[in-house]
Amino acid sequence: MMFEKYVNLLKNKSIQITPQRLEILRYLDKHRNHPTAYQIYTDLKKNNPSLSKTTVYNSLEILNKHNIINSISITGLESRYDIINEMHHHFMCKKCGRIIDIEITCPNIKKTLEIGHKIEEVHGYFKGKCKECLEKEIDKHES
Amino acid sequence: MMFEKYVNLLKNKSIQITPQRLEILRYLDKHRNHPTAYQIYTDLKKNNPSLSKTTVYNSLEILNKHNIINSISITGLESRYDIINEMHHHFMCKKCGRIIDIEITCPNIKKTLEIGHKIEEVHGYFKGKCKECLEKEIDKHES
DNA sequence: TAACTAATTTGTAATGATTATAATTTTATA
DNA sequence: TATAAAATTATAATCATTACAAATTAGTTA
Repeated sequence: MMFEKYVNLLKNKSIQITPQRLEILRYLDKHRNHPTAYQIYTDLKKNNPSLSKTTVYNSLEILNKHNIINSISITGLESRYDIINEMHHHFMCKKCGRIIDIEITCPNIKKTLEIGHKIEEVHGYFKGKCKECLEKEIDKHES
Repeated sequence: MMFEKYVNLLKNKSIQITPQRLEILRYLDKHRNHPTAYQIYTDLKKNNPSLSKTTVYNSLEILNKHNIINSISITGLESRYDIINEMHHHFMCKKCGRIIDIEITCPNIKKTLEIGHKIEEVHGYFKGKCKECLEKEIDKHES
């Protein structure tokens, strides 16, 4: 029951169902904060001490290849992961490091198709200072 | 004369002028194929054997911080670099690995400003199969 | 159900990009 | 020219990711 949703996701793409893959999917569904592979690994290891880092990487790769999850490059350091829902963009705060979903779609897709390249993924990200960090700065100046 | 353009770029931002920084800028101006730090390093080392990898990284960082160059995250593996001209997006071919400039601007900037985060950088990238790789595939099927 | 094959998981080691550090050199300034 | 600050260099360390081989698990067939 608990994993039915994720079982179906895998079945639809005829990917073999394993407990590890289901756990990773459930994790990404619950944690929408764009975790790194390492974060997923350490958190899931708590309930499954024999979990291997390699498994996490392998699973993320196969899930990404089948468009069940999204691998996003923003930081330049590591990849972040996202369970796929509607298309959206990301905002990374240079101050606190948070990555925030931005609920807009890209209106450029049509244009880019005309160039002749086949578009399979659309990624957009912004960098700057997030609302919260901006407000903290104002507070400091006022005090 | 040769480096005047780059000297001015640095002067305008009051960044200290060094031969290494000028060479890196000239390299990025000439090579618009989004090279990695390592590519820049090995190519420039040919004419300057004492060049250090750390210098390349340090220079790229300071140039990026002052918005003279752009650091782009697409591959998840490494950062790529771009001398800044007009705003554009990127396309990465999953087959041949090339990163191609896409000459469109992002019409989302206005929208995102309304959310309250301060946008300092706008990045967009697409992934898929490039025109050339697509054509090669067709050729194969026809033969 | 048992036996067999293929796929997955695991643990460890290797790789590759980037960063830290300290000594040396260069540049800017008095 | 002497001095201080900044940049460069070389090396070592770190961190994310990948390669590899052995052990385990899942799927299939008799």
